[in-house]
Amino acid sequence: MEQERDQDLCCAVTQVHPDAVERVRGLLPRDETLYDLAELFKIFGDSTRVKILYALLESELCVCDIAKLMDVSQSAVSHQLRVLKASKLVKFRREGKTIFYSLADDHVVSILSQGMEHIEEE
Amino acid sequence: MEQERDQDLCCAVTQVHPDAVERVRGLLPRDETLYDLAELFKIFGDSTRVKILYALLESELCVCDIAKLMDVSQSAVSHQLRVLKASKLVKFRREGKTIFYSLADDHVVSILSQGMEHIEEE
DNA sequence: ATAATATATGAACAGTTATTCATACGATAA
DNA sequence: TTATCGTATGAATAACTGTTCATATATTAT
Repeated sequence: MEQERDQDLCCAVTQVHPDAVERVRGLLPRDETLYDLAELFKIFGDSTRVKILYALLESELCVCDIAKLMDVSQSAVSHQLRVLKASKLVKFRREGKTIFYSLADDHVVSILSQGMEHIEEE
Repeated sequence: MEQERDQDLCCAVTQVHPDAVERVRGLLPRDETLYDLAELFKIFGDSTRVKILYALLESELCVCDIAKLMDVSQSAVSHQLRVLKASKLVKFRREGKTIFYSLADDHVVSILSQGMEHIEEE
């Protein structure tokens, strides 16, 4: 007799650990939450943005400063600041024609620190 | 007279804040470090991987368990576990044909927690 | 040996994303 | 007003990434 295809016959039913699976299923955050969490980390997953965040960690800076500092075009910086703004990771204030950006809150610092600890070890 | 193009004339030299830029430049981590950090966060920036990590946070699980739990193909899970393994975020042990995965260290938990705090606020 | 099962992996395709370029917007100064 | 400067943004392109499919590997059982 043919094995039934299509469905997830990744392994025989007998071998799996349904108790553990069920228990964990009940403990997992909602899919939407996990999706949002991934979206947040995606922001940190770009070296340009990480560098911007590290720079702002030291000092409030205008778009132009950031571009000079990083040797990246003003446009690229602006685009990335837009992303960071949308995720509420940075805030800004206007002073004439200049706009100064700074970190929005301490979670940014914590997240960066934890990540740094991981890559620095070993 | 023509303005010189090509270079980053994102803003006139007089308007920028060279003191702040220079100070921050000296304080920034090395480019390579920032790149590695972004690479790490990139791993967390995918909902499938985040979900796997959250599942492993509760219990050691085999590939098949994870696939069933998440309703994702075994192949997709395997591919992602490969990524997580490469970044030393998960470890594994073999038991016959089955391979059990678990979290590699506590940084994973810290990073996830900090991210979760950020999205839960407001 | 062969078969069956759990996992891994290469190739291909679709979807996403970061940069560049050109241009627009907004504020200040003349 | 017009000009200038700092910033923002839409479109286009190139590079990257996650899934699927097919298949390979590794372990155990017969």
